[in-house]
Amino acid sequence: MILEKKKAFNAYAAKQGLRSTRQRDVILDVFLATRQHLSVEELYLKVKASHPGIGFATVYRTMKLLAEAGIARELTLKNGQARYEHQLAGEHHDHLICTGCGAIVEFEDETIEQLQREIAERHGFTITSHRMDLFGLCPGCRGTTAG
Amino acid sequence: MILEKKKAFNAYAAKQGLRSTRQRDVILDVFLATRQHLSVEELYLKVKASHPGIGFATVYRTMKLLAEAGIARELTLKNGQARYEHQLAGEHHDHLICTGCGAIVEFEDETIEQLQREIAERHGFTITSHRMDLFGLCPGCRGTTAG
DNA sequence: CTTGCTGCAAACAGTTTGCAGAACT
DNA sequence: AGTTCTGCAAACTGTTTGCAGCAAG
Repeated sequence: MILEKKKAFNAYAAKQGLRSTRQRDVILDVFLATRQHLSVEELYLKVKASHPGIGFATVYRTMKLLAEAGIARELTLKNGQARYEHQLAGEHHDHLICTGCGAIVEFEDETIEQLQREIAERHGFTITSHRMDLFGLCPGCRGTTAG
Repeated sequence: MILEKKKAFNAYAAKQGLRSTRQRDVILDVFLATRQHLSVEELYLKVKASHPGIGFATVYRTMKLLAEAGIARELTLKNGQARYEHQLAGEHHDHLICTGCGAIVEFEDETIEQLQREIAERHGFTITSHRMDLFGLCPGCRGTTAG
């Protein structure tokens, strides 16, 4: 599936007249190699580990590109920092976010999606995207009396 | 209902040993006098209109206080800017946000709330809060061939 | 060769903070 | 009088941008 994504990006790049560069390859690889929701900084650190020359701005620029290409999805967490997750074509999922340890669990619920569509329709809105985040404590943090 | 809120804040302030100041009164009044979702800057401008002496930082500090007191709710929009809305005790609502004109429509859906609780339970999470935002075009912006 | 991309550092926007003086209790 | 709060400006954080040199096509 990593290859698929790479192809998807190459297709997008070709269509947009973008160049294929070493940096973009590296950043895409690093992004695809992880399953977590990464901040740009985390991404940058991982990239720099193997390719020290790559700069901060390039990571930002490339992640924006991946988002436009439909490969990454940008999340705006509560602290205002952006995080990126994999975007699976056509699919959508939401998040359970543990306020204790920061863990993020993904879930999908077709019934809710359907209700959202109905609500939007009722208000005459044409929905292009949505986000739903449930904040609370995960099983681990609930047990631990972490003060 | 404005009085209720003021009392609620006074109660909170008393409990926390906070002082009642002119600035806090003014900011609370301005906040309660509007039904929109205000950014701190907008709030600051409104406050300054009638009370030019009040500073930016005080508005920030006071809004944080109102959020802690359960009177205001802080929203994190996509651009990372904070906005505040009224928090109605016990109630919760979500948002339809027009990406064209920025309009925010509030809605409530008990079925979705219920489904959210079930999902959380299924994953062993104890939910403390949640947010759901649907982004798209409102009827007005959909009609207008803007762009 | 031409044009887009990169890396750097400086610019930016929104928010927070340190401090001296003012105001509440 | 004691202490919290305020206003200012400077600091900070995350992100974007201008520019000279580099590299892909």
